[in-house]
This record gives sequence, structure tokens and C-alpha cells, in this order.
Amino acid sequence: MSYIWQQEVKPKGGFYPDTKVYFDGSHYIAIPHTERPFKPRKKHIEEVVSEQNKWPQLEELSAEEAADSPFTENEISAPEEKSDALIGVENNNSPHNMCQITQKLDKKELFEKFYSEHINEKRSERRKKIIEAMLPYFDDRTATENYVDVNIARKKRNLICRRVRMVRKANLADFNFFVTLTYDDKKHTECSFKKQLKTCFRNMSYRRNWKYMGVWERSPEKKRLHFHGLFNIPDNAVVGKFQEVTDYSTNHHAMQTINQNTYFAERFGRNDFKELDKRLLGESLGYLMKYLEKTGEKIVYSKGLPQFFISDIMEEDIICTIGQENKKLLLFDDFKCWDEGVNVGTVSKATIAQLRKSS
DNA sequence: ATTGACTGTTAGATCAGGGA
DNA sequence: TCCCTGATCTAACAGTCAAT
Repeated sequence: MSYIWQQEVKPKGGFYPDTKVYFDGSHYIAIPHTERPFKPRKKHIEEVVSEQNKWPQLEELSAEEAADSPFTENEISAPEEKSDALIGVENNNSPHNMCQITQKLDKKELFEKFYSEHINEKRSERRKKIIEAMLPYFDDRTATENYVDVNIARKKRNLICRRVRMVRKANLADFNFFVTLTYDDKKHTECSFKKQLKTCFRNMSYRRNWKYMGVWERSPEKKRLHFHGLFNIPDNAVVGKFQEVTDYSTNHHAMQTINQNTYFAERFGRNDFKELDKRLLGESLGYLMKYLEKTGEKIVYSKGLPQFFISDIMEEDIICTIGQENKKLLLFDDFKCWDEGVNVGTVSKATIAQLRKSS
């Protein structure tokens, strides 16, 4: 095998061109540029194993059920456009607000279903239960166990990827608020809360240059849907006003003071904008990570949160090589950034902003 | 670990409506 | 007409996968 990174990483002339630089929370680390020759991927086709019939009365779904439904409005109203999809919907002249949903699941989708059903259980218990549930769809127990183990490993890999991405984005983001939001029954249903809040954040990001990342949470003890997020809100881009509100917390059974924003209080309900101590970023991230893992929910990101920036790195700015096979470069805190032979200065917020971005 | 390719989702851009 | 806000459309990208 003759992949470039397996040859000599260190270039001649004492510098590394186009490295990907990330911040691990205390140091900047550069990954030297590597390339791998293109190799087409095999397409794996999963076997269809299960069909379920459901007769949901759409207008009778509660907001919560609607939010939890795997069928989006699009899938229900325009099934003919998804002819090759495994999830199909038929409307056989049934009453106006009723349609037959025929859900065909392949083995992988079935695995996903059982995996999310047992997400809150211990790993070994979860594995056992998924295997039992999937046993009828395989020839024997060994085949079932193999399939489940391979897919558990896949989920684990994917989670690691997401975690790495999230931490690297957060470390370069310069967040200044940790925000918790929920909704007032008088203003929203869970569904409308989620939809409008996402729209609102999207607009703040575009119009006021807010950056954010966060997760939705509905833990068993706190039934109400919350949004927890890390925000970078520029000084001149605040909406509404901040007010200290002191009230009784039913969760902690004690009085608590929150920094409530009037804009979000009026539109959505209770909220808390905690100013973020940079030293506590790791702790806040851990908090978000907990929900990321437990709920299987995806992270809500604003765009423009890079994982890396691209810079050439001079040999004199490298402390040592680190990582697997010493392929990463640990940099001095005041390392210089270079863009195609031009020194764009010592690393700083401004430097990072003008360097080439890499998602 | 990292990479590039693929794909479904979602965030940036734009539209539309309302109020001043 | 201008400004602000919420909604909608679609291009960009997050998530995933397989290779290594």
C-alpha cells in the first residue's frame, strides 16, 4: 500500500503545508495534510424483514405524538415522490384525515428501532434485548449476535465522530452564554416551540451573527421539552433585555436566580442565559454530551462553526509530535499562521477568522 | 485515529406580511 | 417606504460509512 501518510509526513524546507489546526481546550494541534487515493465504496443493500400497519388519525394526534411520529408531514402528504423508499404510505380512498401507513423496515432500520427503544439501558442489557428482539429475523442466534454486534460498533463509531466534531467546534467557537429554554403552555405546544425556536435561532445566526450549538432534552423526570445550548452572542447583537429573576425551583427544591431574556420570555417562556466562564466550557460540553448520548437526538448547530482552520506550520513552532503514529503536531501557544507562504500573524481570534476554514 | 464519498437534513438566503 | 419578524426554499453540510 502506498498511501502518502504512510510515507514521509515531514516535508522538505522545514514546514508543513495546509495542516488542519484544532484546539483541544489547552493546546493547538495540527494535523499535516494527507491524501488518499479514491476508492469506490460498495453499496450494501439491506434485506426487508418487517412490515407494520398503522392507522393514525392525523388530526387526533397530540402535539407530543406528532413530534414523536417517524413520519414527517412530507411523507404523509406526498408519498408518490418517494417511490423507491422503503417507508411507503398509501391512501386507499380512506376518510379525509385517515391514511394507511405501511411501514417496511429493513434489518438496519429494525436494529435502529430496537436500539432507540433500549437507549437508556446498560450496554450489556441493551445488547441482550436487541438480540432477543431481532432473533426471529435471522437463521440462528450466532448470525443475530454478529449482526447486532457489528451495528452496535457502528453506532459507537458514529457517536465518537459526532463527539469529536462537537468538542472541536466548541473549542474554536468562543461561546459566551450557556442557555436553557423551555416553553409556556399558553404560548406554545411542544411541536410549535421546537419549530419556532429553531427558526428564531436560524434568523439570529443570519441577522446578528449568533453562533450556537445545543441539544433538545426531555428527560423522564422533567417531562417538558427543554433546549440547552452554548451561544456566542456578539456584544452589539443582543435582543431584548436581561433581567434577574428569583423564584423557587421545583427540581432543586430551593430558590434560584436566573438571568432571563425578555425577548425569549415573551415569545417562548422561561429561559436562562448564564454567562459562560471560559474555564467551564468543558463542563458545559459534558452536560450537552450527556443528552447527545442518552436521547439519540442530533446536535443543533449554527453554520460557521469550524472544526479546524487551515494553516501552514513552520517547524520551529512545533513542540513535538503526538498521537497515533506521531502524526499530529503539538504547537507552541504563540505559533505563527501561514497562508500560501504569507505570514498572517500569530494565532488569535482575528487570525483564525481570516484563515481558510475547513468543516 | 483520519480520509473521501454519499445522502438526507437543515441552516443561510430570500420572500411575504404587518406595523410604523 | 422602511424595518422587523416569521416562514419557506434549496444549497451546503452534518452524519454516516468504509477503507486504512
